[in-house]
Amino acid sequence: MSAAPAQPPGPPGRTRRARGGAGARRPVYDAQSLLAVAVAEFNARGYDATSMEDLSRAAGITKSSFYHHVSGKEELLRAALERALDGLFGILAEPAAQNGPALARLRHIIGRQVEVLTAELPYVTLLLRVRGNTETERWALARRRAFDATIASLVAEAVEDGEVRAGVEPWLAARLLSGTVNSLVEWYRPGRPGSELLPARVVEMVSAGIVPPA
Amino acid sequence: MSAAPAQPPGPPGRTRRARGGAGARRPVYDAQSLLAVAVAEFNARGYDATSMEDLSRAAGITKSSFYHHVSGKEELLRAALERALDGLFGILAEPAAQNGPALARLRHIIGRQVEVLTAELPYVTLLLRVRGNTETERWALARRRAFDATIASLVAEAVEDGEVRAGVEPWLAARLLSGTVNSLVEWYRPGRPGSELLPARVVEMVSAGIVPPA
DNA sequence: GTCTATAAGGAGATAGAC
DNA sequence: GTCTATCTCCTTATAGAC
Repeated sequence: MSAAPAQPPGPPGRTRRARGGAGARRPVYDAQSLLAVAVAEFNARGYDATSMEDLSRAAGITKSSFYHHVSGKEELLRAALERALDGLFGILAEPAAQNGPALARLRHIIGRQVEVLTAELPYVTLLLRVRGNTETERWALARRRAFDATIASLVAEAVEDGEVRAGVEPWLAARLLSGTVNSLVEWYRPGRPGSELLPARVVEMVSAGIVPPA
Repeated sequence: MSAAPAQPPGPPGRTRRARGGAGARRPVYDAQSLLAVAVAEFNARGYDATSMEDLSRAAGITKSSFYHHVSGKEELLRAALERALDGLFGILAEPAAQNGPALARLRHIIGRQVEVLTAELPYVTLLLRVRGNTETERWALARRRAFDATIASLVAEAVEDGEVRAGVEPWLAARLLSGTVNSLVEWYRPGRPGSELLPARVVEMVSAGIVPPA
């Protein structure tokens, strides 16, 4: 925990809003919209391979105009990672994630994790691809590790309590679990019918098995 | 298949070997060793964030000397991706992957996939992080998709044959399966005791469930 | 085979006119 | 708010001496 402070490096979340109205004009230049544009580009090409020129072109303005709205490339990354991490840590703060038997809490978290992953797909996708090249990225990686560690200790607790069948190695189970859920960002695309059933289906498959025994 | 040719773009695999001897001198400058150095750097920082200067420094020579041995950055990437894909497609060519009930073939492939992943860890790691920015990357992505499609059709076949319990959606199962196995590159590190048991354990967990039902 | 020097272009970021 | 022009640095890659 001490290695993963909740506050990101750099200036804290200055979520300024362009104007009072919520109406969406076509060329949108408030911080939130430009962030969405940038994150989409980052995910398409990779953060390092995406230039500020790419971002400004995607927003429909020149690079200089783009700089009028955002303070820099890494600041965009920081805001995106913060949003993803806020979503994930929000799950752990929910009552159903804090009270009751370990196994029930674990199953709740898994389902909610699928929900957050799909709801915040671009931001979580970016988070899961961060390599640790800058201080911002290392901060995000540390927070991610803290989240995973919480899951892992919950799996271990469920095993200790006898809620999980013998023979399950908590360490391996926790890693495969995180890997399975996180792999959704590789193929999930919003708008397909049946998306609302996905969390339950994922929970079922990691529980009953993806492929049955021989 | 026509979208994923087996031969990569660019000059085909010219696996030249420096000299006859297999002895490993410390500053190693044959193509294989420099490739290993480069792939390690690519994985540590990300392909796009790694410069030729980074690679040459890791090899202990100047950038110009490095260019004397390799033809360019993308050629290194191509060779690495080719190696990873050769390993994966080699599994599909094995007799146990081609004969017998679909479920048995599937379980064999999963176990072997874990073996190849761990044996060729750096190369497969790089493969799984490719974004598609160049022709080489798009070629690798297409080959990856072809591999995944083979797994998916095998899952579907197992469902049709009644070897898998009802209610399993082949499409979702196949994607979670690939995601689970591929997630090994995020945490597996060679040299830990018990690695030889990992394939069987992974097959067991994707079969019996990672976390049991409530 | 290794080096220094350099070409040619793209990167992030800023200045300042309008 | 948006633009053109520009600064500075870093990138891939090559030339050519030793």
